[in-house]
Amino acid sequence: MTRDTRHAPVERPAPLGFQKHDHEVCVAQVLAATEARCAKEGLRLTPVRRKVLELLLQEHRALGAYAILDMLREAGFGSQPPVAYRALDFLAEHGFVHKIERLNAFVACVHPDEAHSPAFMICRICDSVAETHSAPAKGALGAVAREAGFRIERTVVEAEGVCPDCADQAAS
Amino acid sequence: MTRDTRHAPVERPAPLGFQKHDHEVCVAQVLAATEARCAKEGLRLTPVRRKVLELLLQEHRALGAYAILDMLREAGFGSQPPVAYRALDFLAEHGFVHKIERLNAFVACVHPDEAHSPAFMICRICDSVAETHSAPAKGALGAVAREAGFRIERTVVEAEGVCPDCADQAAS
DNA sequence: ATCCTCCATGTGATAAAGTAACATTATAGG
DNA sequence: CCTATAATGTTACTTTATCACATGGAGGAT
Repeated sequence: MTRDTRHAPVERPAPLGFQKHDHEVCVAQVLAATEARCAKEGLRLTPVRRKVLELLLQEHRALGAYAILDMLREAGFGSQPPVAYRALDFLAEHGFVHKIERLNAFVACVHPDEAHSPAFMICRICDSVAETHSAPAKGALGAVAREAGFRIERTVVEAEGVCPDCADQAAS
Repeated sequence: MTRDTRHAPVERPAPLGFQKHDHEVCVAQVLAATEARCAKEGLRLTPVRRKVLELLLQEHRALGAYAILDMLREAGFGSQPPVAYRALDFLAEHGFVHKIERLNAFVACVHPDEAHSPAFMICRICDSVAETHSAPAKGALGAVAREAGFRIERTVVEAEGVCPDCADQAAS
């Protein structure tokens, strides 16, 4: 059993923005944007890498590496951990997916174009994840860091709580 | 081999605030404050729990659960993972230690009195960790969350970068 | 004091997450 | 076409974390 089935209290956890949207279009758009950026920067979006990104986009939630690995196996790819981790490393390195440290899991990035430091809202009930934007290095944290002589290169910002859907369910 | 020896480029990684200080006093003070709070709230700071906190305070850096476990064994406590994890769970639940998600490791809290949402600066060279304060839920992230209907209960804020000491070494 | 209950600890086993090392295959560039 | 490089496949293993169940110890009720 993998993390994604841990609570399973909702039939299909609300997607990335806790909002309804045309998912097919959404997936296609992000894939296209990703391909465009790879072409532009000479990155190789190989079959495994593309498949992993597709899976994450289609699921639209955080998946553990081993959940992804299972899906890769079904799709006929290699089924040993490094296959998944290498694809994830590549995708994460270039900002196409993000790792959710709190969950040891990965989500597809919803705007692979712009450089950004992401922040996440993670529902502790259904594990759904919404990505938003943050710039903690520019605020109080940045000031503290500068004063201490610490050079910030990257930030992890993850808010844990209860998503609207699960709050509604609890209320009813 | 445990995480704490991974790079070991510095003899003794700079302590929690990247600053020199009288460590004996510091440890004693935090321990006293912790005991006071436990007494007040009826929490049981049992031998293992106290030992784990002491170890983390003395080391003054992030330690993995298994590094702690090794030290517990040497101190004559049980040596199976649950021993360490249970003590850490207790301490973390009450804010006496914090988990550094990025490192899968734990640090003692430097101000166990006040309720607070901590933020960390993590040196990617020497793995030293400095705790500071953050309130991301009050800023832009809080606004986004409110708008989305997401209730934030807890936040993880971890800045990764290079600490002053390692920056100096690289420069020289 | 005795019993009871609850919580904490000890222990064995196992699951989940991640990495190292090396052989093999594909790809782009000369 | 050949070669250098990058990507994949696979074996084996390490590190991190949890489950399940037995044992022990502190405190309250009688």
